Amino acid sequence: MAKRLGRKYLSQPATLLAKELVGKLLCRQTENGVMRYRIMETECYYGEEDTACHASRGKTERTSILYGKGGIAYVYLCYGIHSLFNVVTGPEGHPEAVLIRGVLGYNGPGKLTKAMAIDKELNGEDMVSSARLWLEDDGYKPSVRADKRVGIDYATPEYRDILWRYIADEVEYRPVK
DNA sequence: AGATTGATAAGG
DNA sequence: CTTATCAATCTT
Repeated sequence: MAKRLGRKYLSQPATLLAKELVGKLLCRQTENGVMRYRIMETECYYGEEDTACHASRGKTERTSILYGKGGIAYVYLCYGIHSLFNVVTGPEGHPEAVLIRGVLGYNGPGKLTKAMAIDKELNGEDMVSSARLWLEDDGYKPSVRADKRVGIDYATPEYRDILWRYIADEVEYRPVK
């Protein structure tokens, strides 16, 4: 039986939750009904010291949401085209988040948000209490492997090469190379 | 390999 | 105000 992920769970460090969230269900309620997709790929962004994290240059209008409570949605427009969806994690006041990079059926951060009708309108949504967007655990536990993060060449080498990307080891899931 | 697309953040 | 940059995707 699936149960909704709560504040306490989502307030754990992103470094831990990035791996934990792989295999969980991302749920979206729209006027057409409920969608549920299993999370297959994530990335961890952790703290101002992580030069790949949007908060690395301090708190700004955009990144202030990263400093909020665990369980808040952080959605922003990338390259002017794609909405990217993150789950803010950790204690309030510390900037960290888990980027959802892929779900079963959609192998890219911009593709899954399009499929699930997630856009910046959902930025700041509290997934602990929201009726539109939330996370569930149905007990499924895939095996997970780690890899380097993608698309962050601008980061310093120590953070560019860190293994903060987590991918479910599923035969039917093939992430973009 | 190249085009696309617009919000964001830094600089003048 | 102006400009460079970007946690990507699709087409050639």
